[in-house]
Amino acid sequence: MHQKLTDAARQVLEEEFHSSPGEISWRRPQDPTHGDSTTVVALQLAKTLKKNPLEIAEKIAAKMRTLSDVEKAEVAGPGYVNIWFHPQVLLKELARTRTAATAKVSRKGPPVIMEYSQPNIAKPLGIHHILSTVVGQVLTNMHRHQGDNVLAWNYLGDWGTQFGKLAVAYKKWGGTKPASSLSLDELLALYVRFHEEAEKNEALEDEARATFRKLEQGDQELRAFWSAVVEITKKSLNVVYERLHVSFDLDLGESFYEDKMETVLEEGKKKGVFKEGEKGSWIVEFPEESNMPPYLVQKGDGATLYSTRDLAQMRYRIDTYHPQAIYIVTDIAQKLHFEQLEATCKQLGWELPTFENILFGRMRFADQKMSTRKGNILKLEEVLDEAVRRADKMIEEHGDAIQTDDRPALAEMIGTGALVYGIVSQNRKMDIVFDWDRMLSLDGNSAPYLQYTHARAKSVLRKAEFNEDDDSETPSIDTLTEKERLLLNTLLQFEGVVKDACSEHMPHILAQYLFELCQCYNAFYNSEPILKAEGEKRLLRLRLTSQTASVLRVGAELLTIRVPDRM
RNA sequence: GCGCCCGUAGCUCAACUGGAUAGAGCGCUGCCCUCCGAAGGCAGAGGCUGUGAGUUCAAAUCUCGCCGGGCGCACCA
Repeated sequence: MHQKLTDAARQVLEEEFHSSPGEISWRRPQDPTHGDSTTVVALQLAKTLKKNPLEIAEKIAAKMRTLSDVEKAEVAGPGYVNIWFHPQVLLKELARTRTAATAKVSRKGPPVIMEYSQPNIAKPLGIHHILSTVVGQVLTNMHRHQGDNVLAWNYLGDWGTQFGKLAVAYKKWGGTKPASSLSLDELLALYVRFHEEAEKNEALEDEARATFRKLEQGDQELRAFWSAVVEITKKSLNVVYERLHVSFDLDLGESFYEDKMETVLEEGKKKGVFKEGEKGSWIVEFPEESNMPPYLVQKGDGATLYSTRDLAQMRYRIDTYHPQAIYIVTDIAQKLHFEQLEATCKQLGWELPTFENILFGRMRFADQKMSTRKGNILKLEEVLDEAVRRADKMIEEHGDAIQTDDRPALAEMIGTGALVYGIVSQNRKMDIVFDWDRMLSLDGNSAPYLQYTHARAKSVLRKAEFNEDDDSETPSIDTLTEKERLLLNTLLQFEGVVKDACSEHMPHILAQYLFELCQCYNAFYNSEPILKAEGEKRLLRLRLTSQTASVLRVGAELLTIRVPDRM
């Protein structure tokens, strides 16, 4: 649609001004009365051409008026060129949105590895895990929607001294219950008790370290305990993941790299990239101008640490999957670590695929920080339950107006949706202070608004007995009302919005868009009769309604949110 | 001390990457269901975009300096 405009504009600029600009970009004006599309190219070129921007703009606009697609072209303000398309052109373009919202793309090419969630074994998911988990899943969904072959990877924290602590606590205070029958809550209680006791008895820490060493050396009894705990945790994690519509292709955790670190350490030392630091440790140093402190890759006692594992993991991922990209979704506190990791890989001479640490802000409570060790963890599952409770209460308040025949399912959909929407609708880099009412908002710019609008559109379509799969005939319309035009233009943006949200790894771009779409639709709905319209007008309005519904459904699903047909 | 992120309406957040009068939601005021779902819509009040300079035809956006908040800076991950 815009290619013709660009070509024509380019032609004018060459003929009249002997100029060939690199790129001519069209954008949607924020004020709908400024047309369907606008460009600032005249303003940008005015200086180099030493011409009045209005003169350039007028020449371009004059050319635009000669194009058959263009209904109207105006020059406005200091030199904007505003374009109105013929309704038929806009309507034909709607096919693209339809494709973007319905097409099943085939996924091919080297994989994109998306690492997210990263829970610790033996601990329930806390509310703070929702950030990495949901953002990662949304990015996975969006990349898949764009045709990428994504490998969704849950990197489990399933190894380390913390495990020795748990084993010690189980032995001392675990009672007679077999490990495999313990609940996650019981495991957490043991972990918390360990830290309480350790404050009085420092020897416990040593015992924990020694116990972990025994596990590493292959102690059978400990190994069995470890396996049992891993299983308990995974089972319990999956319950929450399912509620969030989150799933992974792989969950290879830290333990998986135990036997893969030695070769990396050897390589680094041999290449002189790893240098001896204090107390027999091994470090990587970076050039002064990089402003990065040294990176510890092996402890003084010879033990490895997370940096060692991440190096081994990088090597493994590259060798095994030959990915085109590796994305790791973590909170901002880990930024330096991943910068050092990347720089170290480069020093080692490794060829890296596209690598990005996708950062999000920190979540905290108004009064205190979250600490699993002290047990003051707010479990994600508890928050989900509370969200569902609130949703159910709201359903209750609507009384007879409720149309669903499965109230618990609806409450689940609305409650989880509300929590998730709160996360994905804001810029991921922002810190979040946890607040029940804010996190679980059910009114205004929130999940139920999307869900309601979808249900409302579906209701209209049902009453019209409209066949949504039939798009054979384009309504022959030559005028659009203001509301129709605005809704149509908004629908046309879907494809580009998903692309932007995906390439910038910003879910809130999509969430914001869906919210705006709902506003447009509801405004349209309130001022234009649909079922009572006649002939081509009715077809047009039903088509717009149908497209709105499918964009909302697909868009919400990309955000891991489900929308009902009735509510 | 050094480095990174953030600062926009009373509150929570947007602003298409430098473009037109900075927009939404919540809260506040007032309207709209004998028309398709009022979980909705319409209208109103509310801003020196933390602050001072600079670059530009054009700055919330880019540069530099301050102020406030968060985070990181070798044996946790």
